Amino acid sequence: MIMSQSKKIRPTESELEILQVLWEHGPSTVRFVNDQLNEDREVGYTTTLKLMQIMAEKGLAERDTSQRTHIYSPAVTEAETQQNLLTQFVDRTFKGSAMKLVMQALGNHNASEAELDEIKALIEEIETEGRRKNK
Amino acid sequence: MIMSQSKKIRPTESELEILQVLWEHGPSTVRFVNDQLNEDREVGYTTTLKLMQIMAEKGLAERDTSQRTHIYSPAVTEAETQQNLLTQFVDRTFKGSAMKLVMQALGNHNASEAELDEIKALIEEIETEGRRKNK
DNA sequence: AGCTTTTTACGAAATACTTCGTAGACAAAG
DNA sequence: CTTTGTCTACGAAGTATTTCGTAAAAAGCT
Repeated sequence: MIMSQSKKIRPTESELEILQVLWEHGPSTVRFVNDQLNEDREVGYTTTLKLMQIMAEKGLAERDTSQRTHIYSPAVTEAETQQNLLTQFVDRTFKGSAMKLVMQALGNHNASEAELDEIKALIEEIETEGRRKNK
Repeated sequence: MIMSQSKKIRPTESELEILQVLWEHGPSTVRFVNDQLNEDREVGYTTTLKLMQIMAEKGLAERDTSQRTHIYSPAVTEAETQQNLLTQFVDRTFKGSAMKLVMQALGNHNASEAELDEIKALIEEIETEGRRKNK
């Protein structure tokens, strides 16, 4: 199995906001990211710049500096980042019980019929998988 | 509907660790909580004391100061705290989609057959509830 | 060319959170 | 009574994160 990242990906809250923009829109300039963030809340341009520079240092983002205006790309995928944050969150808040988390999330959410069906399908899949592997 | 807490409950990571002890063991002294924490990692006594004092100020805990050794009790329930943290986490990490979170949590399954059955039962319940309300 | 705007770099202030040292009160033990 | 230990209070240092001001370089404009 290829491990593209040996270290744990742990973006801070602000870094995560920026990653969301990069994941959604792809490679972007600081200006663009800052504009996106400012649709939700006021953030100074240099604040965003600094954060993105730090993210590049940390390896959360990569940047193309061949032009005067640098282009930043996410260096981690959304799925792996979510997985890491989720694991950490479950450990902290639900003492490691992913099931408790699922129950709580399901219980308090207005899930549509379609969504519930989706989950049921997934459960089916997991169960089948389990039997096949004789787990 | 009675709102026991108008403000959002947002314990920090350290505060959450302490709350876990209080939820599990009920009203406790600083000494007891500190001993519990030290089973996992080294923490100074005054560190725990300070945190618990802050928690009392913030309203996360209550304390009985009638004796020299104060007794601290949780002032928030485990369920409501988990719910608040969960909502916040889903917003941040899954852009508000609880379903994505559930799918991801389930997908990384170490779920046992029994746990999956539990979830299926919960889904059944939600679906029945939904039909009853003709939602 | 001269002025304005945009961008990066740098550093430091501001904020949030965690940790601990020290002091004083009180209690327990000898 | 004196010594030793435990507890609270307080403040401040340490660390992580966020925010921004300023400067210099590059680009755009008139």
